Amino acid sequence: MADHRIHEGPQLGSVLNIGARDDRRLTTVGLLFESAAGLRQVLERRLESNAGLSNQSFDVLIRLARTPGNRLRMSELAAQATLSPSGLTRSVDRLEDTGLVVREICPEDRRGAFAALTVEGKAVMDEAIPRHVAHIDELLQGVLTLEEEHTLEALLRKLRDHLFGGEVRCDFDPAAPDVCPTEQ
Amino acid sequence: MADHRIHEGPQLGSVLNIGARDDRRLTTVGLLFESAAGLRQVLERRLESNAGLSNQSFDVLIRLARTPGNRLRMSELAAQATLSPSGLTRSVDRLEDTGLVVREICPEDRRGAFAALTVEGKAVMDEAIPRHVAHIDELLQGVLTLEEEHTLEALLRKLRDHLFGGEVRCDFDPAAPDVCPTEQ
DNA sequence: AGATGATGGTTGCGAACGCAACTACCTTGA
DNA sequence: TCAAGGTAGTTGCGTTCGCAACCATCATCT
Repeated sequence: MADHRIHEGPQLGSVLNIGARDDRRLTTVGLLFESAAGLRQVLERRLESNAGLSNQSFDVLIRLARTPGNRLRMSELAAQATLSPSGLTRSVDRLEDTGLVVREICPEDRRGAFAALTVEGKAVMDEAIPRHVAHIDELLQGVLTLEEEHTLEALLRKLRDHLFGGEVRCDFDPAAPDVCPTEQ
Repeated sequence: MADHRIHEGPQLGSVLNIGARDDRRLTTVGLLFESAAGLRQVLERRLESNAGLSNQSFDVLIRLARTPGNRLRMSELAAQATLSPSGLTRSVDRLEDTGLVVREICPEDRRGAFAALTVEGKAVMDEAIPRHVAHIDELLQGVLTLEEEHTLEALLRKLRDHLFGGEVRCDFDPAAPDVCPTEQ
């Protein structure tokens, strides 16, 4: 059927014959993936041992913790967590099982549901977030200068906003408006 | 058992009372995750329809395609792809099933194995890489200036190198030495 | 040589995800 | 008011992943 012989050279194949500008972009994308994967890996371990939370659960929880009222529509939460609707359903299922979150029916639209932090969930996050922040702080200590960090943040924000097509996304910037734009 | 009442306010809870510097870092980490997730999502779709490859498979394949001899030790490949040993085993299993890769036993160490690109795999990548690069190019067009792109790349590289503890990692920088440091 | 520990890779298993199909509800328009 | 189409969320199913246990081979030490 297919030719399964092993490809032997040339040592520098045609793969390398692409424009330098494009290649830099490919490199940058690769670096972005690797940085995120590496960071996720490290943070995941610490989160697991500190609060028994996966990175994914923590991401959902912190978005609830940082929303006034500590509740968010399922669809909004899914978008913020970059998760499919079904993925968020299961995630909230798990969080409900552990008692950190409850579902509320939405009065104005009975199809909809809110995910809301329980008092226990709030307590867990009040404990977990400072630890997590301290861990990040420790992890990033001395890597970038303050100015470099700001630059990186600005560039990433520009990139993210472009990728998500200009739709407003809630990030955890305390300088940003307090109300997370659920609609509009 | 646990208290499952829903937490109601205060609207700006203690979660926000952390240092501004730390908070910026939390934001930056969030942006990094979101950018990577968003980028992965977009690229995945195109890769799927163009070459029938998942982002993950493509990542493995491109590292083989860009290594002289088009072969790499399993462990090295796992590290480069930020994948667990078992994860890489399955990935290579799948690629072997589709005929893009074969395993070779390592003569010097009979425990070890190489993953090697087949001629078909090489052909697929020779076709897929330029398309992928073009897609990235199209996606990133006009988002950042050339200087900003270089800055972002440099900052991400610094971050990645720090996260991986100084171990040498192969990235796709054509300005880097041609030989991907498999050992040392 | 033979035992002991380390290393490279694979397998069993459970957890998490996305897609597609589905249900329930809302909205629009005749 | 009723039908038709859209939207919010959930469920079935297949895929992928990491962890821990495992096997085979190498390296070291006696």
